[in-house]
Amino acid sequence: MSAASPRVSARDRLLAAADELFYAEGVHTVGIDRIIEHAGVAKASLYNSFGSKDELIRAYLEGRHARRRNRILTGLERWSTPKDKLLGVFDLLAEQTALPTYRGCAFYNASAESEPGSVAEEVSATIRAWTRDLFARLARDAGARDPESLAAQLMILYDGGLVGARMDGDSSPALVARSAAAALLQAATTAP
Amino acid sequence: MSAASPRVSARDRLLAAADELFYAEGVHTVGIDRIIEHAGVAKASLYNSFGSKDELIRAYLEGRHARRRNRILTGLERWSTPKDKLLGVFDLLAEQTALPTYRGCAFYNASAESEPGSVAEEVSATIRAWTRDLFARLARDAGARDPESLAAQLMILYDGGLVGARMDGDSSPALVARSAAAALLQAATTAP
DNA sequence: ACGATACCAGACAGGTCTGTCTAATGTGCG
DNA sequence: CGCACATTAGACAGACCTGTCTGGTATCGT
Repeated sequence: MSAASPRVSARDRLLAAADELFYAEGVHTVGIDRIIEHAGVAKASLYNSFGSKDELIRAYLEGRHARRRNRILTGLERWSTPKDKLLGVFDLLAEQTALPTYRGCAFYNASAESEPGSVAEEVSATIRAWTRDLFARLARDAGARDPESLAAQLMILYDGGLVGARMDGDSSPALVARSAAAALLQAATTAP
Repeated sequence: MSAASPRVSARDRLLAAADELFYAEGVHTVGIDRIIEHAGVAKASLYNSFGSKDELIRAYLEGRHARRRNRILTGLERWSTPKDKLLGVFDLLAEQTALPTYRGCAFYNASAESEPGSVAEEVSATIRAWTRDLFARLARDAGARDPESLAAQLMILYDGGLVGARMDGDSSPALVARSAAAALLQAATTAP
């Protein structure tokens, strides 16, 4: 086994630095030089590992994607009933947006900075489809009359919470979104 | 009267070009040269009129702010009852997001591209405060039990509609937001 | 007609960006 | 040992960026 050469590979250090800087300051604003300096790595290592800045951005976004997915899936184990799980997504959102490092949705931010057809929009479409499916499944389990329709509404609330927390510099939008989700779930499960 | 010299002033042509290019491609991505070329104007005219790119960005965002405000205020005259006016905001949102040129919220996009404390965040805070007040007023007129609380929820829906339409490349999120707003309004006006 | 003012065209400086390339320096493995 | 390979530091090219400056042109009010 080769375990502890430079303690952690240049690739991983680059990814960690990119994650921190890209998220905090934007994928366009942060240059290659800032990243390799922050990672303590040579420029050639970056191009050996990723090939281009664009591919580093893709790796950064895919890492964010995997972590959000994982955070939600494991976080939801806290709750047992379908209704609590559904609202739990918004509790987890509130936890995220309350972090002092929170700067909005990494995928939307990167999309706003990039041209149409960029890797940012590509990865964004993936995570949005996953989130939509998650909400649809939770809505169905919670007994919604029209799960797809409720999922679409929850998607709006989730996006609104993500964005509002960034723009207002405050995590309360996530809790407002939770209260709205509770009201909509109530309306979608009682008799019309 | 001085009416038709170069038909329209260099300043106005610059503003029109900036509005189009900044919105379509981002304030950071689009350079000065692109703008003056698109406006058919000399570089010196830009710096005479605005002083810096940052001030041009401010003028661009303030123009967007004024137009959105105006579009909503005049658009709401279409409806007469408070409830219809409140939901009308989302109808107008659906009209906007259905435009082929729609590329998301100009203020959020510009904020995502800029550093903290930039003019983008400054102007964004202004329009968000105005929107929140608008919703609070409409919620009060519509007889909501707690207008401020409903306004906060509507704000989430509005943000979610703006963002969702951009990310999905489709205007249906605005209509979903409208349906959610109707449900929340219903819940906020009937007896608890 | 004439001066002021607005405007145009474009060179230029000084900086930053991505990406390539040259060498030298470890570091593991047969 | 000796070979292969990952890594490092940094110069360099070529493009693009903002902002300044010069000089020439047109259009206005008077």
